[in-house]
Amino acid sequence: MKLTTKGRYGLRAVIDLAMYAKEEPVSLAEVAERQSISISYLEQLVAKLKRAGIVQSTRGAQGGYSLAKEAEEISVGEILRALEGNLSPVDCSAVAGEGETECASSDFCVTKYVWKRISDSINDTVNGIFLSELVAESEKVKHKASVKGISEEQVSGAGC
Amino acid sequence: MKLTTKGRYGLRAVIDLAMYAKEEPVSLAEVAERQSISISYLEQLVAKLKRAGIVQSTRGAQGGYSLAKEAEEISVGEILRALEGNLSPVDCSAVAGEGETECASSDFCVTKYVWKRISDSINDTVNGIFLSELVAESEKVKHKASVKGISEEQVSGAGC
DNA sequence: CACTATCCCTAGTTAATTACTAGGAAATAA
DNA sequence: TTATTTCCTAGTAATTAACTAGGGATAGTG
Repeated sequence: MKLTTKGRYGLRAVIDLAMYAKEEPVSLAEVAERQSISISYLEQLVAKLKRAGIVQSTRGAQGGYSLAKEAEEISVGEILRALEGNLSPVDCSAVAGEGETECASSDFCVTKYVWKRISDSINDTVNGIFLSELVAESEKVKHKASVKGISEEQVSGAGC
Repeated sequence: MKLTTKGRYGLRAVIDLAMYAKEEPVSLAEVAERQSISISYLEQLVAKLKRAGIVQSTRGAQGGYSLAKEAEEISVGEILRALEGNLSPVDCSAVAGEGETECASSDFCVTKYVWKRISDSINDTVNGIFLSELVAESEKVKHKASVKGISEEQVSGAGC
């Protein structure tokens, strides 16, 4: 029941864009540096986010990425599903929905109720958290740290 | 964010015991047969359940396993944590609690709030489902199937 | 008492997945 | 035209999951 680095790094990357790509797009090199993630791995994560319509890109020199919509309109659920696939604890169409293999014996399956409730609770939770909240929290933490004389670098790069 | 076969098989095994080990202990060979799980793999799962105080064993011929307490007192949360370890989406003490490596930069970590909320929602959900409910559901399904002339074998062995 | 059915324990193996790295093509601002 | 960027695919190393194998300990049964 663990998220992979895709979800963990990817969410941090989106927060980074929300914080730093407000005016102009930010290059992945910059995000990678701040978040201590390799550029080429980050490229793959961001590609998923782009396909999902969460970020947009500008090619060429001075290009980079920025959010494709307002931070208030982007839920953590969207982000994590783009990166991790569905957030269901099992691959079973009776639980996760389309695109999954249906158990042969789904009619008699009792555990599916358990998996469905877990799946729903995870999705409800992440659908109810918006990027804007994380950005606000991030600004707060950043401000507190700067008062204490802690470098912005150290704060921006923090994350599990 | 997927459960492993430990959690999936293990929960089915516990339900099986709840259904079939009411009077006398049931051997793993029997459970393995009904649930289509190899005996030796099942042994490892049941060992975890025993260590967690969920099932109890009787050694020797005519021995086997049965529940260590009433089905009403066993939550799905207990079972899954015994089999899978903590159900947190990340290994981070700020989220999952004891026994996990603390992030160096936990103070500035913003994503931990997300992981904590996911973790709590999963745990709250599974802590609120009790084995007795699954047994009741199972009995219902079994009854319905028998009316339709479907073999008990087919029903007991169902599961994602 | 021997036999057989059971739990109990550990180590090894294979397959799948994760977490990357590498390399180059296409686009675009300066 | 060149440097900087995104874009795309393939390959690889490390880790984890999902078992299999084998033997020891215990206890009821003939």
